Amino acid sequence: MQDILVKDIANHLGTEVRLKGWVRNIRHSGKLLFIIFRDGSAEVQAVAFKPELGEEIFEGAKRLTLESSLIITGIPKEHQKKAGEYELAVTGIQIVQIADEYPISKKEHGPDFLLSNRHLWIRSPKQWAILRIRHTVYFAICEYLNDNNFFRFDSPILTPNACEGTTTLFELEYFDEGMAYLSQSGQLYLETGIMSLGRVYDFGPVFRAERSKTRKHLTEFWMMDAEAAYVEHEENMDIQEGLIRHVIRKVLATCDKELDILERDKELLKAADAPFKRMTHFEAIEYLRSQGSEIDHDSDLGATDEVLLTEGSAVPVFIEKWPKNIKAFYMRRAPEDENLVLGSDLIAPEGFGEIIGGSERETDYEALLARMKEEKMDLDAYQWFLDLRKYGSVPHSGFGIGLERLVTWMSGTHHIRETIPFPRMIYRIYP
RNA sequence: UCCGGAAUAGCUCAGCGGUAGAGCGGGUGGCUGUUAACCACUAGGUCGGGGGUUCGAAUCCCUCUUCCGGAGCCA
Repeated sequence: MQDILVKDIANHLGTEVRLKGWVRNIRHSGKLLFIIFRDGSAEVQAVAFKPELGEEIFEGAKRLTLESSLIITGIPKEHQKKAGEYELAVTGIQIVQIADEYPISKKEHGPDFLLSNRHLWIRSPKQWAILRIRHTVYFAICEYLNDNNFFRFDSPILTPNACEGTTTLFELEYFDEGMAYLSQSGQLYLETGIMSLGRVYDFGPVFRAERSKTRKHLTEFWMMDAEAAYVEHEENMDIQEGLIRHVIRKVLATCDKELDILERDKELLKAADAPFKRMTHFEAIEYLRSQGSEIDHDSDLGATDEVLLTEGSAVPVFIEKWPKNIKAFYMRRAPEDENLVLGSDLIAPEGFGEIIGGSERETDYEALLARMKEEKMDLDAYQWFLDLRKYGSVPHSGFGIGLERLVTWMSGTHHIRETIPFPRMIYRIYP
């Protein structure tokens, strides 16, 4: 007998097969018993009829509890009540383990309880769907970059110094070398990679010790940083746009069922796959002020500003050319105004907020040095970074995507904590 | 860190000064097509901790703890 996955059940109608998985739900009414069976790939209703199955197997099956593990044999056939779906006529059941009373019931639960039971919660249909979309988004990003001549270049997670600022780092003792820090971005290391490989990206966990407490923040999240030699500001945004649109198309093409489970509005995703809007920070502030905001031209955008800027827009919006004093030291000054830098933030529609931060980088040694002095950075610690501007400096640009932010948008999830298997937040380190 | 809110059965919640409740989940029984199945019975509580007011506190007051939502910071 052939072992198959539930997702392939339509290819085996009428022939006995074997499936290995778990009980999602079980119902019985005298001589008839229904098991909602899942195996990771999909779910199917298995139907057991006592007169056909025999007393012993049937009574054994009635002992099954929620999330019990079992190996089931049966004959796939069309669902008697739902057109276009399939069910399994059970011929045999091998119980692997009878599960204890399962903590996650079929009714509603609060977030604290679910997060404390995250190791079990991930089995629930919506979490299953989100994790599969995460997988799809992750590989879609890599696929686009690989197809556009980027090479994977993993930056270190343990670092001797801050990338930007020093207030947001987790620190630890590093043997006899003093303090080391968990990386909050691989970007500076990535800039070294382009001089070797031309275009590079990293993808891994980064850490921010900020005491953030919102639905958009995690203390540990996965970031993809990309960096490309001889790419300037405009092309940098073109690459970002191409990448995001590739991800949208990939998710729509391969995660149809997952999006249905999550009740995600697919039309909104389809509409976002069109040319992105671009506006300067100056234009954004002017617009916000015209809408009644009292924000001034030297300010960063707040959460409500981001929502306002994308309201009514089907596509993401780039905000570019920022005042230099509210952006990072390494961004290149705009040629037309030395108080502006060639940075861009990409804001997702539907209120999902910033998903990418990017910029063209400063290439001039003296200009970079001056900015680092202004920021009172430890120049000795960054000599390697300054060296890049001495040995074959070229125009270059890069950007960073927060994987979970992108998954939150794609899946239409309310809170970012559901888009990573084990979220790390200010008040949450278990499980 | 700041501003709000919450804590009552395993879970989700109601009760808001006068004998501790419901639904789900658990247990027992019933049912040949169930869809968060249904029906009957049943077990299950230091009302977050401490202090106070009161004849009487889950309920009012103070305090602590924990968590949730939002802001700032950012992806």
